[in-house]
Amino acid sequence: MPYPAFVSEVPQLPPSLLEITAFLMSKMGIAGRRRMGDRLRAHGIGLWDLAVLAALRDFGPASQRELGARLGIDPSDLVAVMDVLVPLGLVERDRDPEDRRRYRVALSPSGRATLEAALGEAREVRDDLLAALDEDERATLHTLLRKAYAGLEPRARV
Amino acid sequence: MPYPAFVSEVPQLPPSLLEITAFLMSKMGIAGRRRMGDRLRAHGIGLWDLAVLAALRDFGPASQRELGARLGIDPSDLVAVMDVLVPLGLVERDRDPEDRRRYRVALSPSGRATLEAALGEAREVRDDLLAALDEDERATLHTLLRKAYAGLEPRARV
DNA sequence: CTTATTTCAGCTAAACTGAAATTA
DNA sequence: CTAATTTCAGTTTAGCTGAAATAA
Repeated sequence: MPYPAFVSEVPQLPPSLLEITAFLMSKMGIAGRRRMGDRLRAHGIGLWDLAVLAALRDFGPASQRELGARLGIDPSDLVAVMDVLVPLGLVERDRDPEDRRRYRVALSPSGRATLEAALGEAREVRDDLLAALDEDERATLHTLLRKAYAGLEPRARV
Repeated sequence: MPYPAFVSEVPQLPPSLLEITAFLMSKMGIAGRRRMGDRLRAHGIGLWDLAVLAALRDFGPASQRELGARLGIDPSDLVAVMDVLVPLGLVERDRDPEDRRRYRVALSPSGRATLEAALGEAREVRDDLLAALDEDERATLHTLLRKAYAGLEPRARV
């Protein structure tokens, strides 16, 4: 056998890469997105849809342009999001009577229920992703991530 | 003005989402990938290319299939990686004399130098991403991420 | 006439799928 | 013959660009 045999199925990552904090965050972030995406699919929605539902609950009704600006979604991509949320009845969409160029998008009762369910899924995903950490460690990790995120150069692409 | 005016250019994310650890990791991970990708472009390589260089240094020469298995890259995508690294002279690639189906890929001296430079970029990206954290907090964050990553279900897609 | 909002058509990059060519 | 390695061709998805249609 010319080269070391593979003893495991898991990627045995190079130590050099495991020293890179950004690499670990990226790997964990991708793992989280995949798990959340898999779970949300059962509710018929995607990650952006969840973000829109959350924004509508936290900030109230908004135009598509406002939603895009708040969430960092390109306005053209919000069309696809609405094509999911409107037929499912998770949001109500009317023309803004004061400016008929805009839609006024609002959370519906079933949208609120779906949001609650999705946030519950998010807690389960966290418990899965952070299974190796105890409660204090999870809280510390979350606090540090929030602090770091809040400190990102505000004008920079995230 | 029908809806609250936008006071900032930055996405003001919904608090509901900021409570989701996986969401924060994903956002930070994407920010890190973007910054690393931008910097590596100046060296003529991409993120996967860096991972391959690191694997070759940490584990020694390997076949493309082995590299793919270690790093979680599909073997067919390793073709494109080699199309970058070989012409740049960052790796040397010969047929394995013991099994001529395989290549034997090895780090070249200039590949090692490029790897060192890229790891230096990674440290600068970390300092940028974690600007809001002090040294102790950065170390804690890194330790927690490593522990969580190491605890991920070994057979799961990450 | 200019500007804002929504929408559409298309483009690029990343990750994956399936299969062919070569060698064992 | 079957199986492993590399390679190629094509699909999908996310995110982005540019411009048209409607309204202000």
